[in-house]
Amino acid sequence: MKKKISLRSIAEELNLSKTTVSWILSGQGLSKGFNIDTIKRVNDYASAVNYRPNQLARSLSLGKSHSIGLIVPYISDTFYAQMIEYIEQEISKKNYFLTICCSQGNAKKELELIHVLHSKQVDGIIIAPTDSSGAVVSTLESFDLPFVLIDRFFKERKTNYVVLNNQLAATKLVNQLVANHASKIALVVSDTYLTAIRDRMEGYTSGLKQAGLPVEEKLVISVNRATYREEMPAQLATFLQQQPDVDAILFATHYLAFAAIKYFIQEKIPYTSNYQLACFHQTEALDVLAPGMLVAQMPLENMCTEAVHILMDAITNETAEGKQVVFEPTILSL
Amino acid sequence: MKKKISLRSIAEELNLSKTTVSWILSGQGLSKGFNIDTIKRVNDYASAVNYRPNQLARSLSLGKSHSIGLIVPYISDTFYAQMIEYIEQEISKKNYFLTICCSQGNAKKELELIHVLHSKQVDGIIIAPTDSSGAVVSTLESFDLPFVLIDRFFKERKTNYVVLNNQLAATKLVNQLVANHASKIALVVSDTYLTAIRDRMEGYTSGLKQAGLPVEEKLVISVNRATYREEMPAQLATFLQQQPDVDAILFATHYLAFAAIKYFIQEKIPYTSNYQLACFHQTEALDVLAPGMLVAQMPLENMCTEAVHILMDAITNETAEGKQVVFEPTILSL
DNA sequence: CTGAAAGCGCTAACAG
DNA sequence: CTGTTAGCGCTTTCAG
Repeated sequence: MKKKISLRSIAEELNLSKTTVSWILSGQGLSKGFNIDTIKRVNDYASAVNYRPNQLARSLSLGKSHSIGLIVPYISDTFYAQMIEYIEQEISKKNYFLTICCSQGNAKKELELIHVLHSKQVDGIIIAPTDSSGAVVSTLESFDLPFVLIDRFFKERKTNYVVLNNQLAATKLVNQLVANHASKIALVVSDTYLTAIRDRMEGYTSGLKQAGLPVEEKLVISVNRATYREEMPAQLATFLQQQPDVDAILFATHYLAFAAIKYFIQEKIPYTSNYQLACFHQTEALDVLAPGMLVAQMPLENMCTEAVHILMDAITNETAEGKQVVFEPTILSL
Repeated sequence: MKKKISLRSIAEELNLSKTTVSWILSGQGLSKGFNIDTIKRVNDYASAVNYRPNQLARSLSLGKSHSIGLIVPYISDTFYAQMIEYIEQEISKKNYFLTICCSQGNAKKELELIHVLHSKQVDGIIIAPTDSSGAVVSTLESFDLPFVLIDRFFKERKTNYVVLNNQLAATKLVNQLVANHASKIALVVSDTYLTAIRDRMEGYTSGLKQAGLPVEEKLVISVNRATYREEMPAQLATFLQQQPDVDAILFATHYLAFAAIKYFIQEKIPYTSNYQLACFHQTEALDVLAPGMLVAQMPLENMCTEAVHILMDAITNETAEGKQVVFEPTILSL
């Protein structure tokens, strides 16, 4: 009843050789000059029994799997969830498949994932690296497997990457805050080991300098990504008590902004009037929670399609040069 | 320099046969009674060159890929994003891998995805089906590939599934609203072709009946999932104008609730005092936006681990019976 | 204790 | 126009 249907079984059924069937089903029937009847016979039979080649065998034979690996730190972070969706849409247009992995912000797990993806013979990898040592890049290079970094990268290394100009974005945000008459701007960050975050910090600093404002360590709140939900209220409370004249707050990420606003609401602090707020990456929740907030918007969809294109290029065209794309941020007011 | 390292290359290097190396590396060295030195030699060499077997070849040979397919309608919906993360966590514990696909709410694409996953030789599939015809199930059964439905299912068919008791949940919500003195309860739904939504509608109806309240068609607002963001404001506006004495609103999904609240805020409608609100599935945004809202919480993490267990069972134990798990909702007040 | 050889399902030179 | 054959990299039976 449920007999496996394979190239061989088709060939036997039709009294042809595997080769013939293979050629025809891969569309090379005409160019190889097969008998039109044979072609039709094979095609008809194949679609009648709904034949699909075993992709494992096919990939093994061809040496390419038509699948690409994607590694992100967290899947359920809306930012990465959107990223995944955009990438999967772009990639599926090219009939590629995505094997999605989640490093959970753990550099060791991430490295292991790279090894596994490699052993699964993915044709390429897109990764938003959690690792900050560069081990990820070295490993990937040693595999000589095409890859592109997205959202996070290593400045010194001439790999493929697609990122946001985080420094400029932060500076622009500060500029705008200052233009709106902010005079004491706090910064809330997490994961300070990430280049992306460091850049935002630097952008903040240079924004302050441009405005002639003092750069003070005590204006920076640093929390742990792993525990920010719990930490945020206490940290914010003591901070705002110690710095009562802060009139603007810049959040390095959307989830930090969200957590802070949650705290403000719980404490009934009129945050929209007390502070000028600014953050990175627009989300639906912030849209409604923080009207007037300044947002450095990244062109995520463009970044994703660009990343896919670069990867595809590197896959097809072995000798493709490392390509670095830096997107400029758009500043918008919610 | 970058010579491919394979079983064969190791064997040649060590002057052993592929077989020997294979046995040893798969951990059967001792039980097969290999020379302890040989074992050590092989293991040491393999880890020195960081050997990883080609999983494609391995899978082809073994007839199982150690990967399972996951199909969800949308990846960036927080609900499914969380689902994916939970499933990926559970599955990675068992050293399985996830191939995630996104049907985009398109039944045709979904069916195609099933075919592709099958041809990729996944060992099993977890799916939150978009299809309502049952074609998905029939196809899956014809492949005789283990699968489990999650979140959405087909009542009549005795497949594996893990779902929420949606009807009961809706009834409980209505009960609670009534207990809080609601007397005219509106219902907002989308995707009414889905069993899950239908069940929620029925639960709503029976809740009303239990309370002796009239069941009126005009109290039901139905929008399109594809366009709800645009539709919601207008629909809600005319509805509330026509039904000014509505004192409670039940949303069939978290995103509908969110969209409505967004509208309320924009229009400066004091929704928390004007209406009693209720919806399905807790989200971070609703937590802060709608204090006091009633939520039917699904034990998503449990559902996911359960789904994985059932699937694993079906994979290992060919003859496993269809297993149906219905989780009871918890009603909580934000 | 170790190796030869067949096979997983498909592709693609090379013959004829 | 069609078939033979080797091979992708690994597992596993069977023989020695």
